[in-house]
Amino acid sequence: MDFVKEDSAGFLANHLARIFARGLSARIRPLGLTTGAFPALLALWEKDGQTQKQLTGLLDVEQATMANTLSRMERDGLVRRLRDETDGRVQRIWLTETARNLREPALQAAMEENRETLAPLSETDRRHFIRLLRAIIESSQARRSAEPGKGD
Amino acid sequence: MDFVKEDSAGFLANHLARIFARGLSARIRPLGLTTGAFPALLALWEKDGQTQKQLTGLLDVEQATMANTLSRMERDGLVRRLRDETDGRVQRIWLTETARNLREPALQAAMEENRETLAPLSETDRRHFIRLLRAIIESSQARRSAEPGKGD
DNA sequence: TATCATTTCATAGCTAGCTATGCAATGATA
DNA sequence: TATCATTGCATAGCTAGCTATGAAATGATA
Repeated sequence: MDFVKEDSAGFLANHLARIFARGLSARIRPLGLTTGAFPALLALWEKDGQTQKQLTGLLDVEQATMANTLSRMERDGLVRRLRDETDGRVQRIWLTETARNLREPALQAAMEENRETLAPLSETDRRHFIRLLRAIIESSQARRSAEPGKGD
Repeated sequence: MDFVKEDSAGFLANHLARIFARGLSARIRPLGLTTGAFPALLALWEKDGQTQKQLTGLLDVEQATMANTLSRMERDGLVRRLRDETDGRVQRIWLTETARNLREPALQAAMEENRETLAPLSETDRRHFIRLLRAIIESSQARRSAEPGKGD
């Protein structure tokens, strides 16, 4: 069977994700941040006080993954979890002062990592690459939410 | 600061890698395989009896990651580790009969996952996407191996 | 209103990645 | 040849993803 790993999008996507993760991790470690917290922070910087359920959907991770990530973030003083007043099941997530102050340097680090890693591509290729990534992901999510039991 | 996660290659690469991993994982679970073993199997199907060090380099993972992955694979009956005859430090990794027999169905599963996930793209875009992935990765590895202490 | 289903979250236990560290085998050298 | 540096690997302990399962709050209904 003719399978060449250098031609396998899955193989390459995994590799590229690890490259990005290593790079970003090194850049935000001095800030006391880890890669897992990053997507949650992005969502909360955008809109504070979201529910855990909302974050789970936005980040496209499993509920248990989100719960564990938020536990670590709480432990590290990045967020506080407060029960919703009208529904005792839902946890609302609130940024701490610390986390709010990390926004600028953290975004700076992420942008630098993106810029440096994509540097070998022309501006046109960079745009195209990102468009393709987005197209694949959106299509995949559409299929996923059409699956039985996964639709909202 | 204008940071949109849908425009962040790092963010998207992480997401796409998770999508591929979920898909492949589901496809190869019936075979008794996990995603972590896959790259090692690819390398060993290509050339059996490679050293742990060689595999570490080929897969671009840390030495400890490789050691742990191989431990699980040995536990699951996919490989055997035998000390090199002329150098007692090196472990040579040998596929079991089981692992050799899994080649065809495993590659089939990976190709199907790639095909299905990339289905929304045109053939031209697929080729381009893979070329861009490879270009970024290769350039990043070149920079990495140029770092002090990382060069062979 | 008592019961049952649903929703939301937490927890246990796994894989797969990472850094840091230790150990044994080998190689180099005084 | 005894000592010391290097090499290859294993182990400890962390993050971050996953599935499976349980528990508590809420909602629906007999």
